[in-house]
Amino acid sequence: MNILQNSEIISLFKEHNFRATPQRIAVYKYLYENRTHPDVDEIYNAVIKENPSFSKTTVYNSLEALAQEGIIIPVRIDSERIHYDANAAFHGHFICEECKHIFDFDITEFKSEGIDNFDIKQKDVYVSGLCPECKSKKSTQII
Amino acid sequence: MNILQNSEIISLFKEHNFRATPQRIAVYKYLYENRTHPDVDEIYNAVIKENPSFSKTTVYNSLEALAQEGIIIPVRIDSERIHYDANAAFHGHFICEECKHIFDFDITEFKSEGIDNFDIKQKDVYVSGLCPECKSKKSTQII
DNA sequence: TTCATTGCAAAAGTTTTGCACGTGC
DNA sequence: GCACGTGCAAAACTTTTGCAATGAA
Repeated sequence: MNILQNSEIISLFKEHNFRATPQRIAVYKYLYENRTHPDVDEIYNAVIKENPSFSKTTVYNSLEALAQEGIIIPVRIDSERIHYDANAAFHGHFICEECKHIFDFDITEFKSEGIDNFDIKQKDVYVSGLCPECKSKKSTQII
Repeated sequence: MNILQNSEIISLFKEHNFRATPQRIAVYKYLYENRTHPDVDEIYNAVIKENPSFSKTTVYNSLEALAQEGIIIPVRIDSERIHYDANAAFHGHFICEECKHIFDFDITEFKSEGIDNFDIKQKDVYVSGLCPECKSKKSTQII
């Protein structure tokens, strides 16, 4: 993943009338550069290394504010915790129930019936099962 | 929604090799007859009326076991709590961010790219926004 | 300067755990 | 009869809240 300049982040935040604090910049930068769909704890542990006074409350605040603005999206595929994705474009998420890795995938066709009169703001597609690696591990496993 | 006989539930559980305790029957029955996607608390408050010794732990256990068997599905559209649906067939869920009601809808076309080698066990489509009623309320609202 | 944001600590919830007791099969 | 499920209470977590201090614009 590309490295992002702080100035680019500040510009992005400005477009959204979003106050550019060092904490928010650090949170967004981490998410942008780490496309592994980290959760609050992982983000907190990463950003605290550069700024030890960073509070977890601020991570919660920053993530919520960024999500509110549509700059990032929350991924609620895992019941245990919320993951975050800096790629806000519409795409699907797959979680492997074995290794817990989250994979992105494209949705090429999608049609629904019954919510035509609804005002749609967000669509999320979550798929779960086994990733190819865990699938083959399981099939060769002797129980 | 139709009324379900206990004997039918017991048969269904037997098919899944699922021990038929009165608590599990009550939980499933409530879900089957109340298609409003209730959460743990709502289910607990409902079933406790008929059996005051019913513990919330058991509601958690029953729901998890039923979901594990694929008899019901957890709906994780609301970040605050998990809702449950007795309709385990593939369909979408819409949540209104205003009134918090969850609506079912059909998905008529769905194609994805990038997870062809994955073993898919569950697909969930969550959409959020405004339902028609709240949409019209909002548009006529004077701020 | 001003007001939104931060950081801390405490509070509020929800979900999980451990274990003795009860019960479906 | 035995393994699995239940119920209670306590523990473990995660997330939220209140508020004084800070700092971005």
